[in-house]
Amino acid sequence: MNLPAALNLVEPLDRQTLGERAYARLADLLISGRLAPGERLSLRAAADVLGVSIMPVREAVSRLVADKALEVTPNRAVRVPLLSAEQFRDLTTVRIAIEGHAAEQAALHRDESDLLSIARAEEAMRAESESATPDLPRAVELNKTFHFAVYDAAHSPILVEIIRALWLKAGPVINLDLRANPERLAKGHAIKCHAGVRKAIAAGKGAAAREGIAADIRSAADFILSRGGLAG
Amino acid sequence: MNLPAALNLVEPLDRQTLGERAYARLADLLISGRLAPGERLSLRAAADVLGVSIMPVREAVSRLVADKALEVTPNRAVRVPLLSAEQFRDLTTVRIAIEGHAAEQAALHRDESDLLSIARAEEAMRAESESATPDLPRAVELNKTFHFAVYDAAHSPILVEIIRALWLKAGPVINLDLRANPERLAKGHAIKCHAGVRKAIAAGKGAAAREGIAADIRSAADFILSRGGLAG
DNA sequence: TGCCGTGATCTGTGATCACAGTTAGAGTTG
DNA sequence: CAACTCTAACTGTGATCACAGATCACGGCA
Repeated sequence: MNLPAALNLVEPLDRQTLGERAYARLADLLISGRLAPGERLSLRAAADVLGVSIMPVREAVSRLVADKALEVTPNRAVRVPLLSAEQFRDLTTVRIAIEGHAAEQAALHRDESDLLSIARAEEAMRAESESATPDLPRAVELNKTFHFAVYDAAHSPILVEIIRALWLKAGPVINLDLRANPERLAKGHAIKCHAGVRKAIAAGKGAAAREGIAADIRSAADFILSRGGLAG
Repeated sequence: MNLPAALNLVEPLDRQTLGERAYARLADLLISGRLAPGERLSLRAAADVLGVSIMPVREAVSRLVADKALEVTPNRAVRVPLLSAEQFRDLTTVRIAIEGHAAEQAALHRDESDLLSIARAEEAMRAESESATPDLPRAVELNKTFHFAVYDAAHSPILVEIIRALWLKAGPVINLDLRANPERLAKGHAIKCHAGVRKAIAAGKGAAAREGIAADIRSAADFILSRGGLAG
């Protein structure tokens, strides 16, 4: 194998399949709440929008169905699941346990670069939400960035993957609601939680980090539940 | 809607798609370790064996790939992932945290029928593993039954689903190894752990239940790691 | 003898077609 | 005017075909 030296620099170009790209697009729609619970999704319509045949969409949807981020009803219709209050409570409980655990691990295993990205993410989100004209979709995105900066600091790819799947389920409920009630952002509860989490992780205080994340999740969930818009 | 009364009894027959059945079959192969890490799986070959076209297999495989229970290599080959020692340690750590948590919740929320199925599952596995001629595949199955009897008692469908996904990843490593080393079963460490877990759950001692499950998982994982057969 | 090009055969991916079941709406009937 | 019926369009599922890329064995060249 004596190659021209220049070839040692080329990285293998990422051959992302259309199915993967379709998955990424749909997952983003769900996680950011642009697909509402109960909303139906036609394979062919989605394929038209994405400019591909239905095959890549089928693959993407079957993945999301496996994650229970979408469901196909007995009548053969794909839609975003409608969570009952009980299911939403279960989801919230599990999120508090697992994301709280991840935050605790982050406090124990973070390195300097983790602290940096967490601090940057927190700062970016605070700036956006304290802005005179907050951009809601951007705030949602920044919130996600902050949370995953924390979870990434646990250095457990499997844990992060599990949490991503949880967000896929919670996204439609949480973020759809946030869009309908932007005033909640201004109250700044999330901002305070985030600041607390950042400090706890920087100080290596696992229990405090866990509590901070738990409070953040719980407060958003309580707000949703209090509005009572969930399916029976 | 005036139906003959008899029709009120018929349950909607489960219109299980071929894709779902293919998924169930493949998932079972993985969880019980009959598919070895690194082993390749051809869509067309699998379709032939299952007696269907490749379409249902494609759906099943794309789900399993989404769960990271299978992977498709850059060379377009589907195979069971080869875990590095580090990845396996990560998986084990996460399993201890999450399955331990589930056991703790089970101790707090179990009802009488949960205790019954846990006791039955424990008894069945002990009988099998203390038998003069233990049936290994059956022991693997009974071990799974016991663990999920415990996790079901937490009454959190989402948690159970997450754990099922973890077993999909761990199954090939753990159970393949168990098949190669049946003498480990005879040592009865798992049996002792299970008895402890059952008692802890019956007594409502969450911490003890967590520790019991953790010990069970850790001991199996340590054994695997000590044999050093994992990929670099 | 050792190496490299070459082609047959395999891989997963994507498109297209066929089908049964559902849904929505127009048309008809009471 | 309401309720029912029927049809036309649409649903996901499955099969089949087409294709680019990878693998591997065979054969020719050095």
